[in-house]
Amino acid sequence: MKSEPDEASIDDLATRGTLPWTGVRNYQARNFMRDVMRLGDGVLFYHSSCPEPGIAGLAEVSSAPYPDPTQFDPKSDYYDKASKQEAPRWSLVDVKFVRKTPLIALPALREYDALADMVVLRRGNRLSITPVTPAEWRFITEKLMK
DNA sequence: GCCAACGTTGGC
DNA sequence: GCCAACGTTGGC
Repeated sequence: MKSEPDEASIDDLATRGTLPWTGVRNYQARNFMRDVMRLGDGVLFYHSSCPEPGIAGLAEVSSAPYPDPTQFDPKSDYYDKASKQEAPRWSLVDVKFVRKTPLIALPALREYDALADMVVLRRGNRLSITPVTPAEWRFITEKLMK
């Protein structure tokens, strides 16, 4: 899951313990949270749009999906006037801090053959939430985060 | 700031 | 339904 550290960094998550993953306004990314993720699923916390993009820590899905409250808040940057209370358009999950890791910077991620097909690394990928295969998860957590 | 690679919008 | 124009993401 990508986050701009200016908005929510791994340190912010460590301080808060849990964060609602607000602000996703892309249907594919929403579908991952709403339809694919399960309570307890592992999360690679990725810092994007910053001086050193890369994986900065581990987290965990800590809620079932529920409507993103910011879509109904006219004062929010994420307000969606077309979304109705009775048919919310945007869902999210809560994400719980697990631990910080040494930063695995984007150029380093690109060097590993085992990660060659990782969705987040694909050319032109802009999705803020992408799936990680079990093999990719094992490779990153076991080999790189000892 | 640039630009590739999308996704969304809206006219038709 | 098509597609051009526009907006966004995100690395560099």
